[in-house]
Amino acid sequence: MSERPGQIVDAARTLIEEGGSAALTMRALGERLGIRAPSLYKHFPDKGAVEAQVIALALRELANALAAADSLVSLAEAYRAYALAHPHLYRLMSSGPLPRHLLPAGVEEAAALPLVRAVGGDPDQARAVWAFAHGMVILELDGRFPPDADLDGAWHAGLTTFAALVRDGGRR
Amino acid sequence: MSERPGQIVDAARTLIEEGGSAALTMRALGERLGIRAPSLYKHFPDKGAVEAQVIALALRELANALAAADSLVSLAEAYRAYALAHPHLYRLMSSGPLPRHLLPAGVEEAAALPLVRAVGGDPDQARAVWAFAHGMVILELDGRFPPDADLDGAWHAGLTTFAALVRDGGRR
DNA sequence: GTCTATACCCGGATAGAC
DNA sequence: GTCTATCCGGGTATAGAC
Repeated sequence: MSERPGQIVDAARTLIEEGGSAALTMRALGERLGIRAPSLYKHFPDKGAVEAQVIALALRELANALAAADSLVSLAEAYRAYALAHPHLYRLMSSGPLPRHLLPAGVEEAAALPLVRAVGGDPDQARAVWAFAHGMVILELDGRFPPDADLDGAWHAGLTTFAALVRDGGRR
Repeated sequence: MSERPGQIVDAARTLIEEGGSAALTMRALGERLGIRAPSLYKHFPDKGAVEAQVIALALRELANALAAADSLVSLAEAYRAYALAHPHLYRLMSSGPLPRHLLPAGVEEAAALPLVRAVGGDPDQARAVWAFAHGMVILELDGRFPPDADLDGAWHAGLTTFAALVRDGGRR
């Protein structure tokens, strides 16, 4: 009963989660669905459209994972946990240009909202905290920190300072 | 008088700066040097070896650009300036796994040193500041911030907090 | 909406002559 | 150390039959 487009996006998501963005090819996607690659073009105009739907799905999922957080620290924990649980998906949604014209309206904003609220609405602070969190996560995923690095310590060092900033209302 | 390997790495660097990592192909590289792609394999075992040398070169260049900075703020300015001046090169050296076994010893550490010194030697703080700076830069390069975002403001918001952390010796 | 066949382009890399 | 010829693999996408 499920619709073909939905099945295709789900299969694409699985391919990416298993093997990274490069694993999403029209041939592999068709194979996983038991059809031939050319048939996919009856449902999506091109590969980019499929990929964009996976990104939209991931952004919604992330927004959902962040919704329950009620503090900067718990927000950061949820953010990191999602990224570590879905490394390839996180990379896809957070790296390179966003195909905004292919995304449903509001998806990007919804993913950003929890953070903006957590810092009290200041856009500069929200962007700074976002950059910190993204940097920590992507450097961890890319294996850029030394193997013995205490990442909890680094997160703590960053978060306590940002928390102080928020507490002071940005006046320092 | 210049050596072939050096010429090859320089040409590879130029290709990447002009067209991103994807523009570095053995064929394009040969063409730029006026030789055929197969000839390159007399000088390098494979493409990865060429790429690694470009990364090493970029890391040394970055380390050099940061050496003069004498404060957290000036360090951040130099870091951002280098990334914006060489976006593709910065992406290459900062994203994805580092081919450490192909890099000359000490190159990675040399690039990190100015930051470690600037925060007074605390590794957690250094990693937190690095994550913030990398996040700011890569999100800017990827066009992830709104076009009208005040990035100077976001940098300032982050840097002042980190500066306070450093000033307090990490006790907050 | 699925198929087969295929066009088209691109990549890394090797063999062997000179 | 350069060349030509070539292998081998992979990708997106289209045409046209069913």
